[in-house]
Amino acid sequence: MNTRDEILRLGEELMRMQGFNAFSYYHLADALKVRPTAVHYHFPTKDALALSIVNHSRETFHSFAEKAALEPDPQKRLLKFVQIFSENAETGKICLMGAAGADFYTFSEETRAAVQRLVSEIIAWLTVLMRDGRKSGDFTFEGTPRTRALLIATNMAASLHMARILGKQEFQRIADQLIKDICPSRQSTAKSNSERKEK
Amino acid sequence: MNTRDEILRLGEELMRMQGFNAFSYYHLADALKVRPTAVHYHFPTKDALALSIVNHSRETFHSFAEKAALEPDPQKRLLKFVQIFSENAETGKICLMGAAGADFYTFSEETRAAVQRLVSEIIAWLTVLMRDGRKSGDFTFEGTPRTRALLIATNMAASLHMARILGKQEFQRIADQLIKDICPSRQSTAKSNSERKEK
DNA sequence: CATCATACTTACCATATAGTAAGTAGTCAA
DNA sequence: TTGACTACTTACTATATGGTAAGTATGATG
Repeated sequence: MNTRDEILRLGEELMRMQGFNAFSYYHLADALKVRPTAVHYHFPTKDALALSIVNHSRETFHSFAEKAALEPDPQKRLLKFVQIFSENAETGKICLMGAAGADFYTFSEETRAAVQRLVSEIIAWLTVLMRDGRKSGDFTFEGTPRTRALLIATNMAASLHMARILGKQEFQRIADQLIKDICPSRQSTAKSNSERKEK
Repeated sequence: MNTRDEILRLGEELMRMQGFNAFSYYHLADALKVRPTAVHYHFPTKDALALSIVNHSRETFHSFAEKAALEPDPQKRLLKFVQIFSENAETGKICLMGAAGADFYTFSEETRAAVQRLVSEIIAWLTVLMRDGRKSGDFTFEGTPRTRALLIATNMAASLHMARILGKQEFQRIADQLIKDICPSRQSTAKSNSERKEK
């Protein structure tokens, strides 16, 4: 892996672990055993780095969407989406929506626009999933597919904050109930039985 | 208002607008027309300031809970809770759960514990509301009251990110549908008719 | 072999930042 | 009126930070 890719990878990790304004060029350089100016060579300004991180995240999501499109079952497609967040809950990372949303007003207009594009793409993908799932009878919900997509996205994004603050187990509680709410056939998911411990 | 209170007020605002690591003692001091050391006088370290901001937020929530307890109608109590977030969506502020959740790993153990207490208190309050509302027949939902509380809290927290990124109107969409989902009697809320514009 | 681009490096800089030490003006109580 | 306390101030420091300018090693290309 080349330095540029490593900077992007570590930059995204730090952004989602500590926040974009909590790390510096020195932190990146030190961890990657290069001089801070090597980071400037690839990303002249810090905002240019933010923009690249966001756009890299968009590409990652596009790859996910492409792979997920091979899965015809809407319920399984939703589970794949939830699985991404589940992995982040384990590591303590929040998603880029949550991280970039918090740092939003410290970004340039260009970077904000990229964040907007990323989130729009995620909501659009979920909206199609909700529409498909309702049509096929896999999902049952009130309101428009897009509104349901917004509800699921907000549940997922903030559940990572909850996992950090209250403990990892809270993620599965949220994810399980969210899936049950829109999947009438499911009384429980394979992954978890945490709700049986609840009163 | 004295300097200490002003620092707390502005500190919380900056924390929720830009993130805790995006402002400095100088920023606070400059805005309040004092020297940065005056801020150090009241809050020796930046983490001490973070701790005070979080605990001040807890007190604010306790005041809200006290006032809300006078309202016997669970639906109206929920609307009062949602109203707090609605006001923040207007100004572009995110809630302290969202802000402190993003900056969580840059805080001391003591400050993290305070954040945990704040979020626990909010979830506990919502849990009681869900339990009461279900008992009285005002709310209908699947799963435990606490899990439903987590779902509502995550919807509200991240809807403020969505309001920033995609536009203020997204908040009302989320809030309206969330209320409809658990209030079987309501087909629409008094405050909004945004869903009529949806397809 | 020359030369050109890539991916760095050293050297440097202005400013920002968190934090400390010591001094001072005003209030208040014995 | 003296002394203590509060709420600041000035003066200062070490380090961090984002960013620039100029030089260099390496490898590919004509």
